[in-house]
Amino acid sequence: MEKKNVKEIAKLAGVSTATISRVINNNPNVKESTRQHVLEIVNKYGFKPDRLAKNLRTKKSYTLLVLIPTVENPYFAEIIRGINEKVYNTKYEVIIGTVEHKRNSMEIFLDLLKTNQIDGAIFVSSSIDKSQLINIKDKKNIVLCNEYIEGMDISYVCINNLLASYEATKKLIESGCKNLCYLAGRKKSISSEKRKLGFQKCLDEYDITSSAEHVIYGPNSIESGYESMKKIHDSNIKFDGILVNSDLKAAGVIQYLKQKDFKIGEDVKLICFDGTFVSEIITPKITTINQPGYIIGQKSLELLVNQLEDSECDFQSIIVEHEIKKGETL
Amino acid sequence: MEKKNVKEIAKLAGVSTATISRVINNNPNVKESTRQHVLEIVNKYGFKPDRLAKNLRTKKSYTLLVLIPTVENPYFAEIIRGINEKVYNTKYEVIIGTVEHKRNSMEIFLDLLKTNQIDGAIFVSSSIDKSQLINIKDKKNIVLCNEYIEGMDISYVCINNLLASYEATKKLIESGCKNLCYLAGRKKSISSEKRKLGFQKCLDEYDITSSAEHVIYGPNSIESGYESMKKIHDSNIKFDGILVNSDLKAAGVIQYLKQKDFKIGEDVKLICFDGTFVSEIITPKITTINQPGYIIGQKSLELLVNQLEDSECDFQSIIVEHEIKKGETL
DNA sequence: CTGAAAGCGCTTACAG
DNA sequence: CTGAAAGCGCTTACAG
Repeated sequence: MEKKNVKEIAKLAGVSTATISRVINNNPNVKESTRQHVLEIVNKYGFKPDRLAKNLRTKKSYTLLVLIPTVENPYFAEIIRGINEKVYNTKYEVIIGTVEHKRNSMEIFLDLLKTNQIDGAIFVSSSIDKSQLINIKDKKNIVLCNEYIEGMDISYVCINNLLASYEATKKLIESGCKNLCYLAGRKKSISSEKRKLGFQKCLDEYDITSSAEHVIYGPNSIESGYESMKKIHDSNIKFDGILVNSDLKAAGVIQYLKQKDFKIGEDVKLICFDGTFVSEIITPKITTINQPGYIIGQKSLELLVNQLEDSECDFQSIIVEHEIKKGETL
Repeated sequence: MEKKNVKEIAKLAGVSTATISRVINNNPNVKESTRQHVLEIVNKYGFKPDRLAKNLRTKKSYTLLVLIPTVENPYFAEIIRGINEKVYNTKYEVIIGTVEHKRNSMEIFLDLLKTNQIDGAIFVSSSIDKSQLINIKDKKNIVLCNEYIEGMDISYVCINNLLASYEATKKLIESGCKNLCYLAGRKKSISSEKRKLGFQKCLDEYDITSSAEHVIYGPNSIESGYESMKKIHDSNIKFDGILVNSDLKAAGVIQYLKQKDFKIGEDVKLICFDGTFVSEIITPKITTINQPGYIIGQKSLELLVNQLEDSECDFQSIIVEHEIKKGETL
């Protein structure tokens, strides 16, 4: 059966294309009997209006972009689950983009926006370039997720990174750690920097001096965790407490420590961010700062849709609760 | 700066919209000096043609859908990496869709296709309904990945599941296992069924009888692995060798076995499919049948693009090499 | 309540 | 080599 367009359906139903369009878009100004008749034909031929034409005409795509750094990290899976769950009740559709192998995330977004392919975007843990963001007049079509830029009119959803990091560091210190390290994310990540501040604040309060070497930057991968730990160890830096920026990275750290026969949880205590299944399947189970990705995803989507639908809607920053999930590494 | 359209750019450049279009689309029939001039204006205003209008006009969207069951399983990340890598050199763009929370995968695809939003799709490990597929006249715009349907004109890329499973089972038997179980995927999954056949074929050859209870179906999740293992144990089924349909599921199996103090690798040997980082970070490291997701992704994309571009191109089935990666569970 | 007609922003035969 | 004009498939004021 060939694909039909409005014109053909209109002819088949013996009405104008305007009427078909009205019925399809639930315009109330249609006689009930006409509506029924049209619906019959529409269903009979399985007619679906061409989205391209529709979007072109209405200047809305009802498509949102979710940009994640990589699909490799299960933490993003939780966020996407939350987003998918909520988007289901809206008129919008979501497409997922990954930044790996591509040019700058901001460019992808701007291109898609310029060419009218999307109405808005959620940037998940994306290292946003502040300078690029400034050029966008209206930031109502963006929501940042896990990241934020202060002093700018832009909405975001995340945990209180500074506090979470402070609390975790405190736990390490109170359980006896004296030599602490923080395995940070990339330097550009504002969340990671906030966590560094919380870490340092706590060290200051307890009068523990940490030299610059105790913070090591790197991507949130297993390999990077392994390498960072090796680097610390090879440099003969003393350590008995480690704060790690992600589950995945912590997995690499544990790999290294086990290989070198450290007694994890005793000689070395460890706590990390995220709280995905990775922290649970590893032996020993990792004590982790759970970020409720599912909720973060849901809230991000709600926020974005509200901003797109309601021009009065103001920028919001939503802080969701984190929680320390006890494992065997602390 | 307001968004400009061809008409405005044409006026600015002092040429017709046709010429702008020709320059943008690299049509050779443009005087070099005109081209240069137009390009200058185009770049000056950062003009990008509206994709909706372009696609509507050309009846091509140059967008491909990659449908995965869930973003939770890192194995799919590898496939997506492969796809992304290859798509970069083509005119196409890829959007990722997940089936969780949604109606039937086939419907999503058909809808997007009907409404001209995509040109084709790669179904990754999707449980395709054969009956629905039959209704599609031309299956050139589909490539199956990890799954396949036999006796139908449709391309696919996967490992030799029967053989891989046979080999793994053989390894279990040759290392002394006498009571074997297979923790299968969903019943609808043809790959999983092929693996079952390989498993059974091997048991037959070694004259080991396996009753129906030794194959347990369930989704590829940690929870399902844990529950299946518990079920087997609770039923007092004897087992000393387990073949598992995925890394993630094996993680759950190991969780259960450790909890019950089995000596994994000794009392119980285990081998699973996939070969993601999950099999490496778990203690003990899992012996796994590595499926080269990255390559599978690359090949799938190449195949799909070839089929879309070249109407002469015939259906193909590509079998990629698997490899058993030794861990500590066998 | 309904239809004729314009127009969204492109591309592409067609004519020159 | 270039432009005027048609048309992709919709939706939506406008008129009745």
